Amino acid sequence: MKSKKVTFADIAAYTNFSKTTISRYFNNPDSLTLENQQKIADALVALDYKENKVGRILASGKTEFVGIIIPNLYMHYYSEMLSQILSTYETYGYKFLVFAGNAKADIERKYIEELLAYNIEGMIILSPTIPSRELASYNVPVVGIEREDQYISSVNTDNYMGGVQAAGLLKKSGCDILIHVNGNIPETAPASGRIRGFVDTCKEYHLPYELILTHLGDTFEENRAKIRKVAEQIKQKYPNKKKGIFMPNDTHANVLLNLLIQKYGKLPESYQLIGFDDSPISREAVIPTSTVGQQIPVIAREAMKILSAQMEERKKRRPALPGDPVHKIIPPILIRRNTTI
Amino acid sequence: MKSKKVTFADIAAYTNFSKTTISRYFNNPDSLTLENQQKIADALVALDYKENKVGRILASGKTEFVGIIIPNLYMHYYSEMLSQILSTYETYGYKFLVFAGNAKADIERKYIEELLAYNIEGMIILSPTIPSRELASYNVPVVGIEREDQYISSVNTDNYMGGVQAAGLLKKSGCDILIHVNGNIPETAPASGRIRGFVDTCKEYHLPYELILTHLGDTFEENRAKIRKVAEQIKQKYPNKKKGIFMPNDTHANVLLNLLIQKYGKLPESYQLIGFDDSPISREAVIPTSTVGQQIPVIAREAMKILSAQMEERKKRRPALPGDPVHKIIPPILIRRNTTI
DNA sequence: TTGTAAGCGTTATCAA
DNA sequence: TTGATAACGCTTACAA
Repeated sequence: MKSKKVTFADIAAYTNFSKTTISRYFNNPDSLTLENQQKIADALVALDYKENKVGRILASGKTEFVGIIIPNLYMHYYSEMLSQILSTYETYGYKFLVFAGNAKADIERKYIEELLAYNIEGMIILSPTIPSRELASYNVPVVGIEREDQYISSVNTDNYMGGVQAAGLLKKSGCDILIHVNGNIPETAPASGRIRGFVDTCKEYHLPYELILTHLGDTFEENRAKIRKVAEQIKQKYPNKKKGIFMPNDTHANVLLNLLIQKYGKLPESYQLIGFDDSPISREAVIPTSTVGQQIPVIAREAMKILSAQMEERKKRRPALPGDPVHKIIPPILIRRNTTI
Repeated sequence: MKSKKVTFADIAAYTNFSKTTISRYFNNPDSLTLENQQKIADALVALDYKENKVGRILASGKTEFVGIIIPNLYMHYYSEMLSQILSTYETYGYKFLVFAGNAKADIERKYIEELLAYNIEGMIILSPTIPSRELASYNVPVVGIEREDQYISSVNTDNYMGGVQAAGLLKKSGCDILIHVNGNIPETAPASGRIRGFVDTCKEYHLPYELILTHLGDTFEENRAKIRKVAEQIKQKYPNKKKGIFMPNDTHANVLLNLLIQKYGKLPESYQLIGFDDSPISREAVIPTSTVGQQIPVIAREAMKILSAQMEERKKRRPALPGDPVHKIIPPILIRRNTTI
């Protein structure tokens, strides 16, 4: 059982070719006669050869590894993104070494060191923790997704347009007052664009609006407590108005929706609700919830496209200089369900 | 910028030691004098050495890679399990190569071949696709989670006890009829234990019960349509009875809950509901839903514990024979929320 | 405590 | 079309 692994040397001995020829059989078979190709093919079967990529990596320097640093997997947005990135294996053949970073910079740095030690060819970073300037300094192709991206390539949702779409839908729904609830998002985060898009749209159409920017808590229970307060506050402030509320994501939209349903047994007509992300909860909620959908499969695909282009470039004999970071913007898709007209 | 990587040879030249001594500095520093340790430490800084694990792998055969084959990441159960497995990096130091298998045996086989080509030291398999007998034949330590496990080690939830707990809670809630809805689960799948636990409990206490075993569809929309029918059927059949319904998982429990809420504006007192998994939806539902919780962190930890033991054993000079597969059973935790008394 | 030399399984470079 | 030989970066006997 503990049989030694079969190597090129064994195949070479068996077939009376050199190791070089065996290598060529795999990398450039056309340079062998058909007859000899067959001989080797037979030997592979006879000896039950299994390829060993470690030797190849060492000799060639190409690992076909891509590192991924993702903040967590309990948020659907991230797990879905990871899933879509993994699925690009079929297209590009890169293997993924995945780390879930705990938003602690030191730990994430350690992960990156480890990835680099395995000669990864590139990285995809979803975690916002480490500044793009530092990421760029590692001298490995990097693509960021929905994070600060001044010094690295990136793919982001068009958050501004998302804000515009949300406000637009609430406007159509005939709301008297538009409200956007969100956390304290740093200016550099792409997500901050939603706020600007929302505000600009309200201003453009002279719609009364209010921004409620406050930290909504780190656990579901905190979220609920906080959102309950916010809801109460809104109710007090706009008692006889039709309220259009744009929540920062579908999870939070669902919390608000459930609070209203628990209170009124249905969604009162004076409330219009829209979330963000198109995560499953928006579809599976008591009342399927309108949302601004992020095109996660497209984002993942574009990220790998950019990354693989940069990785391929580096493999050339005379690689072009890195050049400026590429920033790709993916439009969101407005999804109308039953919490808006 | 394209500076050659610093190697042990460079450090050796710089310090006038041999490569061996440099290697020892990393692997067995105590065998050097403190003074020489310091010399080398200084050289590492001076030369800005970055470790390269590929050479080490080739020389030692130890990759510290573990392969994971997971069916998908859109089901919370899987993404949470993956997350917990990844987090064991802090404990064991193994890196994870992740593939999301599409439940297609041929594709998963290809993934396994690829993993083997990188000399992974072990595998964790969550996908039910490939028979354990075949997995065992790869001669690499394998641990399965919630899948058929005759020939491999495994960690599973005590599904039988889960069924017992669910039935027990519905009994306490004073239901006249206990109903368990589920798909057509193969006998070999650990999850089938839930059905047996449920039935045995009903029989033991002479409780009227019904099993509704039918495929619930592959998409959320199919689920909803199917569950709507099932709900209608239950309503017709037991019009004046208090019905205790045990759903196969929290997603399906939530669908049923929402159908009832949409119809009645609340959960009628003649319905008691319990799900399975303790996934976020059970907590975030309009009415927080009772459920049988799987201890995912514990399962993940145990899986890595078993796997790492087997991997370590193999590294010994005279490894013990593989021995029989280990099967670890983790008890579920009954979580009472607001859909049962 | 330190060094020498032979690998580990491929690929790359010449030469034939 | 094929082969000999030297890498690739590290570990591991065996020696000193």
